[in-house]
Amino acid sequence: MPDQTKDRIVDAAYRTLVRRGYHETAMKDIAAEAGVAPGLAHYYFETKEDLLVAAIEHACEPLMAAWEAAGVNLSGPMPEDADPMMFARLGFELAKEELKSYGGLFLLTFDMFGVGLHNPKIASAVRTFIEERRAFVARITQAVIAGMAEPPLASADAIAAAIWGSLHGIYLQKVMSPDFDAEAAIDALSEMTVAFATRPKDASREEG
Amino acid sequence: MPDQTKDRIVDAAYRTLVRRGYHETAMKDIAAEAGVAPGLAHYYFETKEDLLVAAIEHACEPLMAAWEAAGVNLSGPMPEDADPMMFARLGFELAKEELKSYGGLFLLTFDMFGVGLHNPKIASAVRTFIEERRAFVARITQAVIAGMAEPPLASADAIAAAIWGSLHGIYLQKVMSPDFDAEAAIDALSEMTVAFATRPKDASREEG
DNA sequence: GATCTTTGATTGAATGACCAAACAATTTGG
DNA sequence: CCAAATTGTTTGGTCATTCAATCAAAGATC
Repeated sequence: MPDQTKDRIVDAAYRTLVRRGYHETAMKDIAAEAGVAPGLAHYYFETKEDLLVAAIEHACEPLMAAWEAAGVNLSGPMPEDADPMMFARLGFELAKEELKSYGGLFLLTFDMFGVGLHNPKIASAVRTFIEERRAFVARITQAVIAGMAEPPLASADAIAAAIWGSLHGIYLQKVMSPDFDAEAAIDALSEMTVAFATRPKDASREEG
Repeated sequence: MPDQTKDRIVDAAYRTLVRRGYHETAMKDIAAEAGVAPGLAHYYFETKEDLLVAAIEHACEPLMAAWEAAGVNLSGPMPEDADPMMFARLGFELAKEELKSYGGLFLLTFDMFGVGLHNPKIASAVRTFIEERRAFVARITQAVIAGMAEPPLASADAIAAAIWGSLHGIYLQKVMSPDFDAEAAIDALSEMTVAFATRPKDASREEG
């Protein structure tokens, strides 16, 4: 029962935080949603910050599982034999799916980003969150670059930062304006990056 | 004196909100920073939300002026005769400058985004903020597309959403991690978009 | 097997602090 | 003299966290 209770609190925290936002939800709201006394939330989680981080980490699990199910190893290296461009295209497709299925998680994540701007504990969680995902994009980017006829001037890390940033920015626009066509924006990003990665060798243009 | 006082409050609000964040600064903090009684802030601004919006709008003015000074008309159409690619490159350069000179403004803007996730009045301000900037990028994009040998499948709006999103995402990474190399990321974005815009006509690749 | 003991889980009320907004009173300037 | 500007307090409510007290169940002791 104790483990179940902790999970019930985390689930309740996720639902309540998504619905009302971090600063607008009280600990007792979460406890009430979990059907539990206010003090018990603090028995399992020292602070509200810890509960926010736990709720996001818990909610990320099915999303991570979806990537693994699609054959993508999130933390390991790229498979040597596979076509890296295929991973890039797959990544953009999965990004579109995520937005449809995990809108609440994105909302909560952006809330966490906002809190992290002036809260050291959350800021550290945000940095880890960003770095993990950017590193993942960078691994794909690195593999793609290795196969390019005309390698880019920019480093894989810089390109990955721009690509992850674009996805984040597109997600934000979607969260703020549900009518925004995020799929079209991701398709545009995909078109640009794929065209860049497959451009023929032709040094007749300057850059830099 | 009355107008001066209002400005003093807005300036104080900007400084205090940047330093401590929206939820962590009290009206009386802003009033104290402005050297004014707590009630006076509410005399000029009905709510804290209004003060946040006013502080950001006020802080954006010099930034807008910098764009105008660089010869860019923010709300009007592109000049017919000029090279649109030049505007695109200039835009990326100015974006890099902004990040160096207006870091506090970006921080406050992101704070506003966070608040806007669950606050209708701020949400409306955020949508306006995003749409204005995305529309500006879209105008440049539209002009660039008109000169492309191989026009893109994606619409100018979708491409603009991806590009503005990328800039936003890069700014976020910089705000959260001051060691992050935002200039390299913007250069990477610039390299990708410029290469895409200047690619030769060659329909030997599929895209979908 | 019956009673005592310990431990962790859980409760709900109390604490101590904070704050946005409202307001009545005072001052200033024209 | 009046209206706008300004003050500083009050109001009415919020909330994270603490804490003393209960409870249930598992051991321990006899």
